[in-house]
Amino acid sequence: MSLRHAVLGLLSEEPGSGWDLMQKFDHSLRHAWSATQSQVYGELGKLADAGLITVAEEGPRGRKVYEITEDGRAELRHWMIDVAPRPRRDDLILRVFFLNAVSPAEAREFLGRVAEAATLRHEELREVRDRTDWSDDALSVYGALALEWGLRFEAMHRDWAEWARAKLGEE
Amino acid sequence: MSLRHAVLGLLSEEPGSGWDLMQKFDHSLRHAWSATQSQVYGELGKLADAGLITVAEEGPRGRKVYEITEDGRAELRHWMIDVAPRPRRDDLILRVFFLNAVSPAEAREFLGRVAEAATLRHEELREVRDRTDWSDDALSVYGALALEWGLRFEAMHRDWAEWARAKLGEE
DNA sequence: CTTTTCATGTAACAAGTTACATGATTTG
DNA sequence: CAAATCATGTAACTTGTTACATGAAAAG
Repeated sequence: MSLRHAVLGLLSEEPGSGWDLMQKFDHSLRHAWSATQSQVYGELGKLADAGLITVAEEGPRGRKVYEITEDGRAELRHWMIDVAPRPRRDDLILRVFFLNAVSPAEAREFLGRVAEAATLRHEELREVRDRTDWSDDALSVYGALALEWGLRFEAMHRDWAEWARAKLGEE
Repeated sequence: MSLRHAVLGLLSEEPGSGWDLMQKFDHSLRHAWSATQSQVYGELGKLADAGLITVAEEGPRGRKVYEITEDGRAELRHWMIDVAPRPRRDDLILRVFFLNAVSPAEAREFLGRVAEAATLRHEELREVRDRTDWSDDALSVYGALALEWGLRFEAMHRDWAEWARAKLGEE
């Protein structure tokens, strides 16, 4: 149940509306967790029913600003510390396993596209890093750790794909 | 719809029963895609209805050995080449984003456990590599690429977690 | 006054999890 | 003959996706 905790996590940093949260899912959280609008609004309703968040303020256009409660913070902490991470799923690496289903030339092309995509995402993240004001509040400290993870991940991805393509080329 | 393609991919290598596939999901495919028993049997039924696989042989205990059809191979190829990979979800990196929800000491402990887990998985994969007969059939070639990806991923993960813990320690 | 942005919600469906239920065959 | 392994399936539930539906407020 990670969507629930992603929402709690975002609201633990600052209160916000469903729309505000969607911006964050589409931007800062994009590489870690995706969510659809209908999922977010649905979860906000359930979270409010469960008392983990409350409506702190109502604004124009029916805007409802949600705020995390003490119970919500407790639940977030519990998830952070006690809950085992779920098994990762990666359909890209699944495709690599089954690369013998396509021709060697197509396999090399596939790996080329993987390398390209990783390079692109890497540059994207580097730009984010360069554009961001890394003052030393808590959010920036941990945000920087997450960003660095992304940078290393994409670099590793790119290097692996290039290595793999070269390896296939040898034969 | 990646489970469907994971099943097709496995059957493209060799025919097998639901039970055989479950072994593969639990062992060789474990780091790329997980599936439950009920999901696999359900998908086998749907795939057979759609004509992408057929029952090639029935054995003892109601065992049904499925085989991929030409339509199935076409569908697998299509997915390999034309379908965009889905956005990755990683609840571990999600936790990193929200690390300010726990104390600095707990955050360091969390990163320590991440490093430990990555080290363990890395050793596990190294053992797999050392135990395996890497003769040069297609399966081994691509299996080796996937394994190398896992090795690099876990190493990166471990190094990042150690770096991050050290970084927090400074302050 | 028109377009863009902000803002929420529902319905129908597909994918994934957990728990239950059953039983044949092989191995020790 | 008891235990482990092989083997399939269903039911209830949760999570995630896609598409639709609506409209207020701000910006140009």
